[in-house]
Amino acid sequence: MLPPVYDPNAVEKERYQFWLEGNFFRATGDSSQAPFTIVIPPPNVTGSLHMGHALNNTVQDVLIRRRRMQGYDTLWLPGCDHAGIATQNVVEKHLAEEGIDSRKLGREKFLERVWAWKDTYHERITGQLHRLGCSCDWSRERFTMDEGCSRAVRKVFVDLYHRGLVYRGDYMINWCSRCSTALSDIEVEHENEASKITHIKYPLAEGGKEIIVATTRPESMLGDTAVAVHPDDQRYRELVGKKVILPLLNREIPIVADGYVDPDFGSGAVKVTPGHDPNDFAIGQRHNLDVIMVVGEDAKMTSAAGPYEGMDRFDCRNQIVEDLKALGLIEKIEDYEHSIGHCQRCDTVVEPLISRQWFVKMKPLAEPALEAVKEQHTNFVPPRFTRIYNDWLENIRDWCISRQIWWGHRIPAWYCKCGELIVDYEDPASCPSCGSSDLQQDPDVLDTWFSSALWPFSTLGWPDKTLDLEHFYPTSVLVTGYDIIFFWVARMMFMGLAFMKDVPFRTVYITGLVRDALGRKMSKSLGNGVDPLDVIENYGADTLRFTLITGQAPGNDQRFRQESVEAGRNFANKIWNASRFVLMNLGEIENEKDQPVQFDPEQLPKDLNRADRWILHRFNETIKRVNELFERYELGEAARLIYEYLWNDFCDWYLEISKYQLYRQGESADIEKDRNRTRSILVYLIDGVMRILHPFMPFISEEIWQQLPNRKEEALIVAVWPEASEKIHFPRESEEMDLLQEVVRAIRNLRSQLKLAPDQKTPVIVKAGEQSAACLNAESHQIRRLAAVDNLTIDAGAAKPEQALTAIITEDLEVYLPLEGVIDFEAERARLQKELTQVVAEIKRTESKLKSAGFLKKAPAEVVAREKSRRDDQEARLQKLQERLQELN
RNA sequence: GGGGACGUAGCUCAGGGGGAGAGCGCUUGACUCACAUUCAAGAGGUCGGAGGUUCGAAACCUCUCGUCCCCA
Repeated sequence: MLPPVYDPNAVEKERYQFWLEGNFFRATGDSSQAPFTIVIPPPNVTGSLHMGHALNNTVQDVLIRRRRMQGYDTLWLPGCDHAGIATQNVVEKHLAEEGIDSRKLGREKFLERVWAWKDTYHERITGQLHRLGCSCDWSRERFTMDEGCSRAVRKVFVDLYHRGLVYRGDYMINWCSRCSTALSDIEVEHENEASKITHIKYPLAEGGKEIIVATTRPESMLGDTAVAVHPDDQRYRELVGKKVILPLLNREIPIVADGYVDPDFGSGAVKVTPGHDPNDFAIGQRHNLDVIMVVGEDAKMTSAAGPYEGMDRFDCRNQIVEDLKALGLIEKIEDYEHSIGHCQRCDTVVEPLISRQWFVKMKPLAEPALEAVKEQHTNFVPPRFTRIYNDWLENIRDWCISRQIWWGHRIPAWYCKCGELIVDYEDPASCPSCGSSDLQQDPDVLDTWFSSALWPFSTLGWPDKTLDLEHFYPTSVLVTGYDIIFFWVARMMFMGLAFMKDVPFRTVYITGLVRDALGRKMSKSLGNGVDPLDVIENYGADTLRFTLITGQAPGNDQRFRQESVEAGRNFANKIWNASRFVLMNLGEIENEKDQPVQFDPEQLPKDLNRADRWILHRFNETIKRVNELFERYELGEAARLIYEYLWNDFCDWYLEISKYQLYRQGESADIEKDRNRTRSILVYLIDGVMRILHPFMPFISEEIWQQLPNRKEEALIVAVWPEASEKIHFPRESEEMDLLQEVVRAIRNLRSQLKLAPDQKTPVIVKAGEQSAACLNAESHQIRRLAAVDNLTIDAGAAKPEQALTAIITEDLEVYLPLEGVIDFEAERARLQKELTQVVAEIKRTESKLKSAGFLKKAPAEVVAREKSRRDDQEARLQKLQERLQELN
């Protein structure tokens, strides 16, 4: 027998093992079966999974598990990302703690350490995905730096090079001096910071006047090669073409006119530092200005900085201001807030500088990617993210892909002393130009995202023409956060289109961030992160999954709160106990023939009672809605719906109702038949709800399902997914049950007014119209049970007793609870008075609608009819309420 | 500067042109033979503000205020 409290720890690990051993996660690759594919957003091997991963992977597993049950050949392809800079950084830090300097260790030895790190964390991540219940096809697991992915990277790089879309050159890039590598534009995070803006006087070479320029980076003046003004600016018109003397270095630099300058900002003149500012670089190119680098890759001033050589860039800034002050060349210094770029991985202030790097030419690649989304070959859920994607691709700049680190895919380019550059699919033995075998491979590696961009096809075997690639590409859905639409989604799109001639996925499902209870981002520095594994240990993976899914609406952030987890835990326990009840009431099952008769909607038993039909109808409606919600990716709504059905309909009503049939004493054939039918239906309903619950809470559902009788399938994970059926569509019984529920609630309400204990049964008189009375009489045994009534009279002509509490449900439905001498008249009056106020408000609302000619004319007939009947009902109630109040006075 | 999201019950959030919803919290009662991780009953909201569209707006549009995010 099942224990009364669900213990996930006793279930989950074994169940996962059961699925693994059953090979249920493996895609067949059978081309006759419709495929459903998801490639995992590969977690970084930097560390362990956080709550965002838990959400992301739960969503994927929910989608995958449903499709698997629907009979698709489902492939959820798992794997990890080598995460170049991030991993290199953590390993370096880790080594530093051991007192080891990575640079001194040397490339080969260092990489050995990183691989060891990778193995450790890869294993940890895999273990976490197991704990979460992810049904990934582990036989197809990949890593961005495995042999196949590396081959794909190389092929793409070389192909793009031959197509002229990969090139090498000296351009302005973002440099992180801490990581000592170039970064792409999106690896720079801009933050607004309080700073100073310094207004400096640049004297004219011809003497006399001076031009004021403003800067937030005074040290950069050492690299100035011009002052720019707007061509239409009257103030400076005559100065254009003249020269100023750059203070401190006393270099003559020209005044140029350029449309980029905003004449309304500051003095209308700007200093131009082509070596350290992208906009200035552009101005420099237009005017053929010299480029002088004054800040080096080590963030120290270069020899071009003259006397300041060797100083740290920020120290130099202060020194320059001091020196200019001494010369009387500071006009003023003001407080100023502006955006400063930081390295995404280490938060160091990024230095824009000119450097020789590898780039991907973006425009020809971006255009098909834009087109594909425009043509809806790929759709975003929710659609608003389409615009974010479009905006980025429309304004895209070339992608700097070389990184000056060791951990990653080495750039397949070799340099010969003769000047030859060799880019090839195979490592060259000698120079094709001069024959020398003294070739140096480019020491740099590729941006991590270069390999991630190939993930949807490199993992399926590309560049080989594999069956998997044929069968599973394009993938069905990509599930990812909005924070990596640029980094990843867009790049997979253009790479997929460039190399597979088709989009990498049909749908992009965007999840929001999981924040802490206060709405803050979870972060290591704040220490406010919640470890998913802790939650799993304490509450179980099903509860974590349910909490994350129900807290979630596509694209929206959610807060992770303890209370929500407890609600999920309680739900799991409810599921457990509902099932426990059913299993406990099946009687002794010693062999097959003791099992309840299999309930089959296609062959309905003739003796289904009202409650049976009602719950089957409710179940059917739930299936229908859940399926609709799945199609719209409204997973949170779908999960909530199942919760409501199971708790409110099944447990609170049907299960209570079923006790009558199950526990009724007697040996008659009818009683026995009734009991058996109820058992069949209970089993059918538990079986069905476990099916629709399974994607969300796979462990508990499988565990319970395995204990059910009448199982046809091998395991719930591969059992057939339910579809709504016309055969169990019973709207009439559904309405009749509403009536019963209203009566029961009304009686309970009256009872609670008297604070009666459940075992204190009371007599009740129900006055009902003919039809309602017939229905209620047929269910009087249930009403008595559910509302603790001992003497129930239901009659169209029933008279209200002298002293009784009254509930008025509709015109022809009233409930009396007769109790001589115990009525608290004051309380009863207050209750009725309150009800009366509500009724009056409702009448007023409907009345005002029904008085409007426009409403009567233009509103749909059924809406008008509904309002009318409401008004009539409420007016009848009003009258009754007034009568009751009259009696009390 | 451009774009976007959010603002609904004390809290956290769903919902969405035609009678305001859930969970938690709160009040009252109950250890009732599945479950006290429970059951029953109840209190609580002019759906941020102002205009507009409509017969009808909490929902759609515009503006506005507040919070947050992305991009430059």
